[in-house]
Amino acid sequence: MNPHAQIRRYYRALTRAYGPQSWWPARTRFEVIVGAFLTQNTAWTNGELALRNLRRARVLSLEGIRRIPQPELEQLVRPAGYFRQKARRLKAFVEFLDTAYGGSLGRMFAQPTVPLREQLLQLNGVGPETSDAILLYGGKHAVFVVDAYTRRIAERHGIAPFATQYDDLRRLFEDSLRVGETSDGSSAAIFNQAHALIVLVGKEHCRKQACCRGCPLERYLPQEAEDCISTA
DNA sequence: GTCCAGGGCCTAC
DNA sequence: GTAGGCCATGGA
Repeated sequence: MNPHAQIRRYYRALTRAYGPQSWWPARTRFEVIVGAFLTQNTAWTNGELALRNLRRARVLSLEGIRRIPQPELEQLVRPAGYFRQKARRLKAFVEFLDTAYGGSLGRMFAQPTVPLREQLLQLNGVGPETSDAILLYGGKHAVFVVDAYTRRIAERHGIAPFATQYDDLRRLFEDSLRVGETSDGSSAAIFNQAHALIVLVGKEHCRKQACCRGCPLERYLPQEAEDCISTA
C-alpha cells in the first residue's frame, strides 16, 4: 500500500479508537522545552522525576534556569540521566533565547518555521527530534516529530525502509497528514495528535521485544496484518 | 546483575 | 555519510 495512504488510515483508525490526545504533558511552553531536553534517550518517568525536582526547587522557569548555578542544576536533573550534559544544554538554550530574542519565547516562536528550525539545530544538544518537539509542542509549528517509536512503527509496519533518514521520515508523515497549503495551525494540531497516538501505541506494543502482531494498528485495520513484519 | 529508555556529539575511516 | 563510543539514571 502507498505509505501516505497507510499513514492516513492508521491515523483515522487510532483517532477513532482513542480519541483526541491534546498532547505533550507540560504546563507551559517553557516546560515543553525543558522536557524535550530532559527526556533525551531516557525513560519518560526519569525525565518526570527531574522536572518534579525543578518545580519543587522553583526553578522550572526561564528566570529559574537563568539564575541557578550549574552544579545545583545538575543535581536537580540528575534522575534524567546524562545530568551534566542536560544541565549544560538547558543553560545554553536560555542563553541563546536571551541573546537572540531578548528572553522572549513569544518572539522566538513568531519566527518562520524553517529558519527557526535551522537556528535551533545549531544549538548544542538540539538535534532534529528535540528541535521538532520544541517547534511542534512548544510553538505549534507544523513540524512532525520523528522519535524512536515513530521510526520503529514505520519500519515494522512497512511504511518506510529501515534506516530511512530522519528528515525523509519527517517529510513522509508531514506530507501524509498535512491539511491545506498554509501553516494555520491545523496541520500542527494533526501532527500533535498523530505523534501522541504513535507514542501511546508504541509504549504499549512496540518495545524492543514486542512484535507488531496484535498491536492496535493491526487490530483496528485487520487487512493490514498481512503486511506486518513480525521481527524487530 | 542485565537490559533498556520518546538523542545528540564527536571522532575515525 | 556512517559506524562506534560516549554520556548516566532508575525501573523492569
